Amino acid sequence: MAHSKRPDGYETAQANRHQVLRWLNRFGGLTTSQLSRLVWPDMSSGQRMAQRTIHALKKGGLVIRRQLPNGGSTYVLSERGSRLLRELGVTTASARGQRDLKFEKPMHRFICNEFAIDRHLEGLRIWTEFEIQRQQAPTPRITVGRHRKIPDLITQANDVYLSWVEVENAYKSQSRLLELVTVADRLLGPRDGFEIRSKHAEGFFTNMVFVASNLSRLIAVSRCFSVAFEKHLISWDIARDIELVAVSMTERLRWSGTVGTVTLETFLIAVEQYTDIQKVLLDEFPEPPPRLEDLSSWTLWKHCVSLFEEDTVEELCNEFELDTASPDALKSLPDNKIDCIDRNQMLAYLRDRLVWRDADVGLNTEFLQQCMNWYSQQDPDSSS
DNA sequence: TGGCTCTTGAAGTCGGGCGC
DNA sequence: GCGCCCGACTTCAAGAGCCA
Repeated sequence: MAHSKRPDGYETAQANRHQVLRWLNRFGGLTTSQLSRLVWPDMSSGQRMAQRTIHALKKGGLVIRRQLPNGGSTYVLSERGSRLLRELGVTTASARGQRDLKFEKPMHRFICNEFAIDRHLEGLRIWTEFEIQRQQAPTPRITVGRHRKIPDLITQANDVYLSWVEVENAYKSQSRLLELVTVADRLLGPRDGFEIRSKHAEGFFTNMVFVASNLSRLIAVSRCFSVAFEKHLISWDIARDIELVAVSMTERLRWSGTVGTVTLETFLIAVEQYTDIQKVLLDEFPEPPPRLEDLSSWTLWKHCVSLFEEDTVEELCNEFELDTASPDALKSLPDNKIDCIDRNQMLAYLRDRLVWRDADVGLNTEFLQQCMNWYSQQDPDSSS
């Protein structure tokens, strides 16, 4: 059988199908829009091509469609699709395919995947969350307490410089955030970064990236690091090697890309000038929320209790020296008991958790962008 | 609460171009 | 002529938001 120098349509389609299967194997589930960005990034009809290719693969039983809780669909490898990949020499393809794959935190997974695709399109080498979980990535052995910490995504530039990427989209307790401080110390503490030599790659971890679509999470991370710097738990120098990235993704998992990027060092310097930021904020939002000090004890307690689902009940009871009670009992605490709680303690508790959150300062993702724009417009020579 | 509109993702159809 | 890629356009369904 004679082969032409240029691939004919059939061969191109076959190559496209194989490429789609390979990406599915690496990401563990992708939508057609994600596949279009990966396989046909420069083509205006890439989305349509991805749909057509997925349709053909589904018809051939090589992929399975999975409905997402937020609407839309994602596609995973079927057993047959996985088998085909193994025949093509992809040893990482699971024998059972990805039919048992669960999408318990689709928002987190989608931000990981979309951010990974962005980095891939920027020319960086990537290891996806799915690959890291399956130990198919150059993951450093960093344990904090009894837990081994693993990143959500790993990227590498110039075949040397590795980045540990954390997607921070949900609330994390202070103790879990502190674990990330330890990771940063281990990773970025060494002068040349953390060296790794694995069968997947060799290089040096030289920076850490925190990605979130919710600004309050980035603020929580920076605050935790700020405290660690103040207590000299880690060196301030690493603040330059930590990046905060605000991204935009809708509830229906529609990706709008990166909203703003800033180093932790820049962000903390900005936070130091918090009153200036607040002044700009007040100009933008003429009706700021009331000051915590002006709220009644009853309202303060309601705010404390509203943090329940995020903090543990025990933590709250310990903080206010209350007998451990059920969440419902704490929510319906009688007024006379609320009056006995130290008001300053409630203020401190709320300041600790709220001052840096959306609720108190009216921050939102758009504001981060405003904030970054505002600071980028400042004349560096004029700042003290 | 129901109807309407808009947005978004998935999929169908058509025609031009290309290689065999 | 056939089979495929590719681009453009269209249709359909589901969800969200708005309004009477």
